Amino acid sequence: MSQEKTEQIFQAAVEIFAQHGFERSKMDEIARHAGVAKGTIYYHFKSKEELFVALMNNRMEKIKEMLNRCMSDTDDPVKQLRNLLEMMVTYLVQNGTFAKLLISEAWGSVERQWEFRARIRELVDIIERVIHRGISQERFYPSNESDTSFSIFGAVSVLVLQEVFRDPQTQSISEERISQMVDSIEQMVYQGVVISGYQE
Amino acid sequence: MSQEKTEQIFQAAVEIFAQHGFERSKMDEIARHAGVAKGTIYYHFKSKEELFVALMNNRMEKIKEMLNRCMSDTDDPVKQLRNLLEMMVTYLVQNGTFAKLLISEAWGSVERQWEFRARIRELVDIIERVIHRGISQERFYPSNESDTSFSIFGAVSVLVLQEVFRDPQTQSISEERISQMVDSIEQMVYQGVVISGYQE
Amino acid sequence: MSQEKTEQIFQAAVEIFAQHGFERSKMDEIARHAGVAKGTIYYHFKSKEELFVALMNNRMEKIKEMLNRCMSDTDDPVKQLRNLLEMMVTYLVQNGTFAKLLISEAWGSVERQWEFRARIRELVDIIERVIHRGISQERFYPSNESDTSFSIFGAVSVLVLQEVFRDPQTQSISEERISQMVDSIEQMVYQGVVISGYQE
Amino acid sequence: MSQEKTEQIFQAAVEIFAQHGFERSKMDEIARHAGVAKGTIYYHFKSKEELFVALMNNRMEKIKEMLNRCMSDTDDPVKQLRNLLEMMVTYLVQNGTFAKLLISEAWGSVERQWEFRARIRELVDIIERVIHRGISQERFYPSNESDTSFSIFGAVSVLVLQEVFRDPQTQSISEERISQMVDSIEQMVYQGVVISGYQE
DNA sequence: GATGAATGAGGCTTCATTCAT
DNA sequence: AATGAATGAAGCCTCATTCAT
Repeated sequence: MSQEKTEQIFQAAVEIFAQHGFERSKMDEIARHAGVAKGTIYYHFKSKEELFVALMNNRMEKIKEMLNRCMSDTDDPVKQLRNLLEMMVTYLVQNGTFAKLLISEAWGSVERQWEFRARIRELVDIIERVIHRGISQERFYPSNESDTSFSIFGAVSVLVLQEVFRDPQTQSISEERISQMVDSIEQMVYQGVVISGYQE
Repeated sequence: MSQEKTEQIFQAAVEIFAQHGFERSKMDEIARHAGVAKGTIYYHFKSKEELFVALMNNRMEKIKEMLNRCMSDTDDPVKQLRNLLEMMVTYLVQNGTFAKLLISEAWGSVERQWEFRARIRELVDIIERVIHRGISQERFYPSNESDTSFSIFGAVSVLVLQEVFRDPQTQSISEERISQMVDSIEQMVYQGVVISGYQE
Repeated sequence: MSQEKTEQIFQAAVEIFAQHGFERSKMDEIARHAGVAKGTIYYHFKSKEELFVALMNNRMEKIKEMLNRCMSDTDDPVKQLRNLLEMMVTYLVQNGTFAKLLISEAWGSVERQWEFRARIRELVDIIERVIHRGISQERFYPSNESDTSFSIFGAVSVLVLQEVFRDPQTQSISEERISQMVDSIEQMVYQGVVISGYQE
Repeated sequence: MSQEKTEQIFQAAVEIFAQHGFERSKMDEIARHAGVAKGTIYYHFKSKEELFVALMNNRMEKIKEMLNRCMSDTDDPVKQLRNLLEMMVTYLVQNGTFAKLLISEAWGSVERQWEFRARIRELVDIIERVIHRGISQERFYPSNESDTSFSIFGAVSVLVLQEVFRDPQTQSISEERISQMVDSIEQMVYQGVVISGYQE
């Protein structure tokens, strides 16, 4: 059935694309990895570019659903932000290969970066909505909501990627380490680093 | 004189590499941009790869010097961190082209990523040293120093890159906008986003 | 079918390589000569070098078979040597293009010469075995078998190549001329040039 | 003085050319080997081609003189042939690098081969003249003089080259081994390999 | 006379894409 | 639906040659 082959190809593609980046990834290698003939990829996707875009669309839906779902438990922005941070870290760790792809191509060649920045913007928007409500409800300090959201996104993604790709072999990051990273981020995002009394 | 040509080539190279990424950048275009013949590049650098590496080495020295210098004014970690944040934002804005290159290749193809992650680590180390002293002097909350440093680096770099490449034409970001970004970051890093009383 | 294209390419390759030598032969020209696209060669052979090596292997088998076969008629070393000389001259004349390639590259650039010398050694070995048996059976004068074999090989190959490439157009050497060359070689190899009585 | 530089360049050139063949030899390497700047070669020779031709002319004179000189001792063709064989083997061993160049280029690319074959022809002519007089004086068996001369030349050159380049390091071939090779060749050329009584 | 930085035409190789089966 | 042999445009790199000093 067609659906199967397509998913086979997607799975091979994320790995290869994430490993080498778009340009260095070869259709030959993706085909071999997927266990199909090169022609088969072209039967399902018009071009390398289109395969890539379809792949991103497919994977993006999942992460957005997941992030939105994790906020439905509660209406408290503080808790929602905490959930969000936890979920992002967890997702990025578990799908490091896709995460890396997302980030690297976003700052990659000008030809594809708009598409990716738009996608990243979608994720940041989810954060921003929480921040916005937090400020409205006077639970968060007033601030430039957009800047803050990007900063949080940056902090999370760079920290996690750094960890995920610290060692090429180690794909396994312990639950414990994940908690630790969430804590580090939370501490900074929630209370900052500077001990208040001393400020100024 | 040789030094001149080399710098000409470097300047052309940062732009082209940052615009298209390593793979899509063509030696032809770099040569044209630099106003030299293609062979001239190969007279000075053994390969595209080597040009790239030499370029990164050359540009990294400058930013490291700059960051180290901006901390020599004072011994107060709080002030040093502030200086660092200001300087990083300013530098990244002014050299967005190099900054983007650094970030994008760090998460790019495995072939070059180790080199780049090592370089990013050097920058993060500068932050980490300040954090470390801040904690030792009980000016900063105790925390995982390394994680915090990476988070700060991530927050700054993603925020700035997002701004710099928001619009391909606009290379000019106002002084005012820079201050605003520094403030956003500082606010988050110094006091966090959550109003303390409400926490938990 | 794949076998066909490969043989097409081989045939074009012997000619072009023999005409210009390895270095001056252009893949473009080989492709054009073979009536295939340049990429097709690279689909079947990893590189120019590999095409060359594969070609030599392919052609060497044929000549070795032929030489071995021509000795199976008889056990008389004198007759075997005569057959060998005849066959070598005939083969070299008919496949002058390959013969030339073999000889020229054997003394060509160090990079490939070992491979070729090893191949020539295989041919010389066939001669040497006959010489050896001839001496054992007291039909040939005792001598340094290896030296003698190389000398015979040198005499045959240089004489024939000289004839084949005397005139670039004339690819046709008459049966008669072939006999004559075989006779010249045989006379020298069998009885020497000096009239015995006069010797010293 | 100009003469010095020219000879320096010649010496570097024979080595490099003999090692890699004409095509793979780089002017850069010749210059470095000669201890002069690349431009200097072009000051003395119009092109790589011209350097090559000049080099061959220069070295050919020496060998022809030598061969002609070694026959002036005696009028006996048998002795002259013996001298010739000895001298050729000795020369080829001592100037293996030039010898190899001569042979390899003679069967090399069609572009230069005519020039080289003409040169080889000059050497063979020296042999042929001896053969001719030997036959006239009824000291040698009547035969195709030209074929016999080429065969002798082929036997000598292939045997010696094989020996010289048997091992890349060993440039030193003992006096003894030289005598042995001369003997092997002489035996074959003078009396042949087949014991007369048995012939047919 | 001598130098070596600069040049650019030319060659090898890669790889996305096509298409006949 | 699937295949994989064939294609050729495009890019990296080499290296003989030039020329200003």
